[in-house]
Amino acid sequence: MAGHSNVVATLREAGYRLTPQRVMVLQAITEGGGHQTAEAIYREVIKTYPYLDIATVYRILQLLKRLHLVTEIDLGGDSARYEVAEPNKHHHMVCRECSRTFDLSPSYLEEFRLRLVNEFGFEPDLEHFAIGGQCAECGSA
Amino acid sequence: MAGHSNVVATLREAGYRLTPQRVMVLQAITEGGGHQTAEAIYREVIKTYPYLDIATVYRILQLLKRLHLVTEIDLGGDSARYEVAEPNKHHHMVCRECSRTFDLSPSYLEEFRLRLVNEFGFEPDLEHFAIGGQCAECGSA
DNA sequence: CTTGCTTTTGCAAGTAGTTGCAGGAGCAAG
DNA sequence: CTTGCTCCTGCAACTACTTGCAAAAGCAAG
Repeated sequence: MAGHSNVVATLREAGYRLTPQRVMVLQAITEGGGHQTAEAIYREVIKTYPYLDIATVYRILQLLKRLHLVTEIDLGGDSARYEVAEPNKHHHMVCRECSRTFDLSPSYLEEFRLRLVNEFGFEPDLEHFAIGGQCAECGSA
Repeated sequence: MAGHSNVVATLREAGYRLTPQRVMVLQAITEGGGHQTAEAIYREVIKTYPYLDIATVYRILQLLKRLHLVTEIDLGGDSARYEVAEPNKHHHMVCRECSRTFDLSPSYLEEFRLRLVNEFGFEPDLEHFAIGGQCAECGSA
């Protein structure tokens, strides 16, 4: 949990407060590990603080996303998932058949990103990049 | 509008019926041009057929999407948009600041796709690919 | 044309997520 | 310690979209 002081600093510098709700949501994400839904985070926190509202969870997640402290994996389909942002983060390939997710190193996208920047001046938002498709196993079946 | 017989054939071959509702939704998408929201399509159709339900519009759009007759541009943010699928279709870059969309030729993604297929056996779903980011104009400002 | 099967629709209720608003709480200045 | 400002939260209403269900409509025999 060495990252906590970092989180506090990032929040304070941006002029935000470290409220109990924010601490608890952050704790739920870190301790829960992996990719979690907003609902799961909510259910975890209300075990110790039942007055929390799900809207607050979404607002906190938006805030943490904006500060690059958590990343959102969307995929349109079902509910979005959240995880703590790692400095050397990975992206996701999500199988449309079996719903399994596979990690994708940022280097695979770097090439693509550079072309967009150089040829169009368009800086793609790759913080929370996830792509759907069909994995090897489901494709060969 | 030479594409209509094509649509009929595709539907019939897959065992679907060409109902009045489907004709009207399809007509609204083609005639409306550009990228349209489900709401806009719905509002257009109920001018001539007021009994149509918005749920039916969404179901028809899902169907047409599955048959690759229309493509969906999602971007998570606001409501999704739909357009008729072109055989030699383009993708989209959407600016997070000004919301303008820019076309992106499929060739830019082909390289990326090949790497995923070759190295992971993962076939990405690039039918309706759209990526957010910041456009040249908003970036330089 | 009737019986039977499947598709499709309209309605209504449900889900994920957002937003407007009023009240509570922290901080800063007097 | 009070006044004032801003931030943040809880509540409730709302948006975009989906889903369950029963009835309507199409098609295919008999």
